[in-house]
Amino acid sequence: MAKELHHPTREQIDLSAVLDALSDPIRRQIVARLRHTGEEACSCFGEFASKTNLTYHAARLREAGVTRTRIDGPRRMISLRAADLEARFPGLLEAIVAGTEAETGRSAPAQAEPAEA
Amino acid sequence: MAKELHHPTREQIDLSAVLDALSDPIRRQIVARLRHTGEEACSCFGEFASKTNLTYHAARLREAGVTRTRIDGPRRMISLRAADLEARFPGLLEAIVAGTEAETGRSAPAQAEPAEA
DNA sequence: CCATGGGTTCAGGAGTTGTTGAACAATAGG
DNA sequence: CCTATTGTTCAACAACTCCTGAACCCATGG
Repeated sequence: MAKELHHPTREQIDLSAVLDALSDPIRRQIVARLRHTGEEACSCFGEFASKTNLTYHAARLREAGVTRTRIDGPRRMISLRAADLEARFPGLLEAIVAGTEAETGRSAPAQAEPAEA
Repeated sequence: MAKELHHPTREQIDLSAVLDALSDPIRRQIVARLRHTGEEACSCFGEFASKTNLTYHAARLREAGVTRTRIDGPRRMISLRAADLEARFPGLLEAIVAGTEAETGRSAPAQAEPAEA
């Protein structure tokens, strides 16, 4: 398992891949949370999807260049490549995270939409 | 053909749908061009895809709330819903258009990255 | 040694996407 | 009327997406 995981370089990060990766609500939730926590293990996102599925989504984010995955013993620690994304597509990550938090309620887990007009 | 085309209201615009719509390079090129020209007919994008295909992509953009389609005689005039997008997801459209132009070279067809500061 | 917690890999399935060609519809001009 | 321009609808297709269960690997700790 000590295989090196593939990550695109900063220059290789492709806009289509990033938008595709972030068009999925589950992946966007993961990203939004990493924004606050900095780094987390895969297992911390068990609320969003099954273990198998999480591997899939994590790979999707990693291959798009959105996250970096570091191997730490038996765990995979995931973090945001915020600086790389900001350098390549300024303002993009922030706009998407803000939009995600606005839609999901930002801190409330349920949908407590205050019924906007 | 004088059917009314469906457009989501500003509040109905969904982030997943927008990102999904803009994850396609063809649709992003259309959007990037509308950014400069304001309003154009479907046929003006014939360089990007076939007629049939253009109908598909235009519908995708429209249904996501990214563009508005106005019927003008035999033509369909497409324009960006920039204000609606900006109100809903501030900075998003600008970041994506900028990234698109950086990748496509904005005027050069090939990849001649002049390494702007 | 065996078990456990943390992740992966594989095969498969239901659904979606991007694309095409053929046929059609609607508006406008001779 | 006939024709051209502009765009739609439909059926089909290969490829991909998201998700699942079963099996597996790998590091640690009794």
